[in-house]
Formats: sequence, C-alpha cells, structure tokens
Amino acid sequence: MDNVFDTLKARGFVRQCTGEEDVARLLAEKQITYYVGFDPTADSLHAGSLVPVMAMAHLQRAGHQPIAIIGGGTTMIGDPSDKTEMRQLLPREQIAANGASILEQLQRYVKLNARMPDTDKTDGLFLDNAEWLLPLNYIDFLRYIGKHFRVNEMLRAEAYRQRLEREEGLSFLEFNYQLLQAYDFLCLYQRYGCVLQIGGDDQWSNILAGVDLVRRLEGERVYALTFPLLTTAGGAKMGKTAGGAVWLDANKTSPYEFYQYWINTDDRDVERFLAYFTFLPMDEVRRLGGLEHEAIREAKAVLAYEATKLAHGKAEADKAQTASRAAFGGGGQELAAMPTTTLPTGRIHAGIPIMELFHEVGLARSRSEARRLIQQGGAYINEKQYRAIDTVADATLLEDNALRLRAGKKRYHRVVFE
RNA sequence: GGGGGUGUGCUUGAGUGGUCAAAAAGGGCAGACUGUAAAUCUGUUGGCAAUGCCUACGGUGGUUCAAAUCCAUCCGCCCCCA
Repeated sequence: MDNVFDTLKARGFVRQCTGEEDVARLLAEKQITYYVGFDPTADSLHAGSLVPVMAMAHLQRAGHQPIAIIGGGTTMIGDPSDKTEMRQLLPREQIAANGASILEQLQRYVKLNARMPDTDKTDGLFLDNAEWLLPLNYIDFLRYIGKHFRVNEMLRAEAYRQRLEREEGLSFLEFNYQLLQAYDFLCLYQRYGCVLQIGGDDQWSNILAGVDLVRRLEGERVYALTFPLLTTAGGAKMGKTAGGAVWLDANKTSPYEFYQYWINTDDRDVERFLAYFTFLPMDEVRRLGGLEHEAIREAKAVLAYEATKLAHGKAEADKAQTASRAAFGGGGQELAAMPTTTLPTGRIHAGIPIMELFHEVGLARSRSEARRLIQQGGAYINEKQYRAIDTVADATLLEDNALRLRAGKKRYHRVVFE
C-alpha cells in the first residue's frame, strides 16, 4: 500500500499534479512537508472543505508533515477565482477569530500545533500567512517578487479569464492574489522546507505560480497537486443544502443534521463520497458502493456514521445514528440527538396554535410559511397529520411531556415541556 | 476627463405611469410515486392581527389622484473614447 500517492489516487483526490511519477516518487522516498491553505472567511469549515482536510490526513498518516495555512493575509485580498464576485473584505480581528476556530476543527482530523514546530516531525503546523504578508513593503515586493511574473501569462489562467469576460471585471487588488499565494509557497519553502502544495483544482494556476517562483528564486523544484472540485450528482455544490452550508461547527449544524446530510446522499455519489470522506479501506468502499437499490442505504448509513464520527466523535455519531433510525425506522424513543426545543409546561396547557408552534421551533421561517406547510399537508405531530390551520395543540397530545413535530418527510423537531 | 449603458424578489432575468407582491426559468418548500436516493407529475414560494394592511424593484428627494416605471441628485458596476 505503501505509496500514499496511490492511496490518494485510488480515492479520487488527484486531479492534476506536477507529474504523477515525480510526485509519487517524492512521497515515497522521504518524509516531506506539504501545505494547504484555508480561507478564514467564516468561523467554521464546511463539508466541502473536507476534501483538502482528508487529503492532509492521508498524507500525515503516511508520515508526512502538514502545514495548514490560514489565509489571514490573502483573505484581505480575496481570491478572484471565486468566480462570481469580488469577495467582501473582512476586518483583521474577524479573520483571526475565524482562524482560531478553524484550527480547532482541523485538529480533529490532523495533528497540528499552532505555530511551534514540534520535534515529532509529523506533527503539523498551523500558520497565518498574515505573519509574512502584512509586513510586506510594496516596492520591495514588486522588485523582488513582482518582476518574476508575466502579466500575459497570468491573464491566460482560467481563474482570471473568467472574470475578465464577465461584467464584474477584476480589480487590481484581486489580480495580485496569485502573487501572494505564490509568495506563501516561497516563504514556506524557505522557512520549513515545504515542497508540496495541495488544494482545490481552482487553485491550480496559483499553486503553479508558487512552483515557478521557488524555481526562479531558489533554483529548487517543488510540487503541486490538486483535487477535483466536487459537485453532487445533482449538480449542486458539495456541502450545500437549501438551508445553507453544512458546517463542521456543531452549533451551526448539529451532529444529527450533519448525519442527515450524508445519509441523504445521492445514490450516484455514495462510492465517491465514501472514498473521500471516510478512512474505510477501498475494498470496503467499493463493496458498499456496489450495493444496489434499497441495499445502498446501508452504504449511506456507513458514510453518514463514519463522517459524523470524524467530525464530532463517536459518542455524537452514535446518538445521531440512533435518533435518525428512531425517526425514520419507525418507533423508538431515542430521540435525544434530534433538534429539541424546551418550552414551559404552562404553554401547552394553555394550548398552542400549531401554526405558532411550527414557527417557534424553527420548522417554518415565518407564520405564513407555517400556514402553507399545514395547508399543504406537511405538518405532523406525533406522526399524525394536521391540515387545519387553526388547530391548537394541547396537553392531550403529550407523550412523555413532549411532542414530536415533523415538517414534510424529513425534518423533525422535538418539543419538551417542563 | 468626455460619451453610452446598467442596478429588480434566493439566483438569472422580463417589466418603461395604474390591471405589479412584479412575467419566465432555476432554486426552495409541500404533496403523489419511492428506498430518508434519482427522475417525473401537481401545488406553492415577501410579511402580518389576512376578502384587508404593511414592506419591497441601488440610496435620497421630487412630479402625479397613482411610480419598479417620469424628473433631480447621490452611490455601485460595465463599455467606448481620452
């Protein structure tokens, strides 16, 4: 098994790299240091960011040393390959705070130390590129780094071309992004001997810019590897649902919801996702992916459980699994992990219009939406459908001092009275 | 600096004085069918104390009985010329 490169390749992580054989040899011959950048634009990673995270983890397991860069400096610029529009510029403090929570999440997957290189070489580093980017002097930077970049060449990069063709255009600020990312690579090479940068395929040209820069200034060969950009079979961006992103932060997306996200995976994505988001051996991945029709639900359950376990730990994964089974398998009381709201007992004795109830617990975003839900037959209490908008829930409906609300087929919410 | 455009609901995008909470598509939600999948079909999709009221078509002011639609001004973005 041996070469991690083969592992990465078999699991679908390799989209482009600077010579398969070269990279494979690099990874086989000795322990190296590699890096991945993360954007601290939010205070949490989401399901989509898990691809680089998992790749990092595989490499670390094979004995290589990771460096996670939080783009504290580059985020102040905004990556233009984020096609649609110019990104909002975030204030420094925000970026730093976001970086801190992201580090915490990364540590569930990868061993990282903030700043301090450890004696144990596979322990990784967590750095903020603001450290070397912010003190830069404009003139020096232009003379030292800028002279190595040909604008013609840069303009040819897909990332810039798209923006050039669109109406939004491209600000000079954003145009500089690539130079800064290349400079990151250079700094990491110089300081930590980092010789490989991995990232999403949209980063390809930025990464190559770094490879070129190191070659020009240091005369050394460094490497690049990109992952495919994941979309679901349905064409949606990986890690997004209607409600927004699927976050790793339990406060933004509960472990139960996280579990549900994975279990609802499109049949066609199951095998790929098992390979990306779990550490199950590929034989098992293929076996599960090969299941057909109803049986493939088993594979989805494994995917959901494994992914949740990685993100939130075994205890949470167990709870989520139990709650999910209880809700969808019929019966069962183990609903503890289900989203729950607690209300004073007096409320239910006084009677609560169900329209209000559904709105209050968040199953409907407004009373109008709750009204629609009820009228359209999507509102259930304890598995019984209620279609009259003026229905009032009272104490006679209580089961164990609680109500089980359901909106549509899949969204559950428990209301406990005490 | 000069000239020309453009800014609409979650998104794309019609609408150039009343019939506009605003076409159409996508997306979302719900229902049917199913396997907590996909595809398909149907309904629905600003809010509220709801046969009415409020908020909304970049911001602000104005014309008018009446404005997303006209005028002024400001802001953002795009294109051409310099």
